[in-house]
Amino acid sequence: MLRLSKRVEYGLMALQHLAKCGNVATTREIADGRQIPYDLLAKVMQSLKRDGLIDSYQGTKGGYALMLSPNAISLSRVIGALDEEIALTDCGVENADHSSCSMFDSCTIKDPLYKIQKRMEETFGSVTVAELL
Amino acid sequence: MLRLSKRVEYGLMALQHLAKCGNVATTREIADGRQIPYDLLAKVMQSLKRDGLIDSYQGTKGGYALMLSPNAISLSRVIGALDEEIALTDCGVENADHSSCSMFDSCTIKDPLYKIQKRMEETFGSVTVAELL
DNA sequence: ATAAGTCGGATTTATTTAGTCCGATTTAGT
DNA sequence: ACTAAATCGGACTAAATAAATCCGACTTAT
Repeated sequence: MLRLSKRVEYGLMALQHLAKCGNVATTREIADGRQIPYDLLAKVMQSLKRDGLIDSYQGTKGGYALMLSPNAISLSRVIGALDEEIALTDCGVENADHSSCSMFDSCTIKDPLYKIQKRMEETFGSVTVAELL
Repeated sequence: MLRLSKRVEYGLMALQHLAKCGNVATTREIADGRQIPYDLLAKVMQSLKRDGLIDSYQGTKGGYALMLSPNAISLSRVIGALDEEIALTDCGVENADHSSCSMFDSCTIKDPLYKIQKRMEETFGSVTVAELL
């Protein structure tokens, strides 16, 4: 419960690797020695690229490099780039269609839980990949 | 991601109900009108009982009642009573056997994540069912 | 006796997450 | 031109987790 997904774990490791090595690194390079499944990491890298956290270079000698300074990449941003969200409940998801919960209007626990969620968001927003170095 | 389980949601609703009504309430009574599956809630109640958060009375006219004051029941305690834990990663679980992660010693993201987890624990420890009323 | 409860194990179903597979495209080096 | 090493991206499968259900036993007020 309350676990980070493997995608986020792998994404953080990859960003950390890129921050450390300073320039271009390949998916293979990052996956090796870390026991990260190559195909899965490849997907994660594409997501990070799509969100503009990293830049990609195709072809031989290609790979990925950071586009932002490590201290400009918050954990929240990484989670968002990987299409995940910080939400304690289904109804706590931003832009959630509340019709999915028939009890939405009468629910008496969602507000306090939402407050906790907001606190969590602050925490995840204040930690950057610079802290991972 | 980072969701509370239904068990915890239901547990909080039940505790809130007991806190509000003041005395004994049955599982059926709590489940009704809230669209909580009876059998599932029954299990949750048993767990809360086992942990000493609530007291049970068997037989006709039986049911459950709070054993502690609402402000003495933290969200952390509820989560613990339901055999779940606040942990961002597998290795962040208290008393986890770190052999389950072959990368434990070389992992370079677990420490910062553990710090965030500790902050979350504080948050969940500071909110009580009194806040749900 | 009976009905309304709690108790608790076993099992099934559904959902989510993790991981795999495959073919296409890009590009540096030979 | 060819090849090898990359990124790209869709589809699929497998594994793990969470949610829900089922059933029989025990307890007790009426």
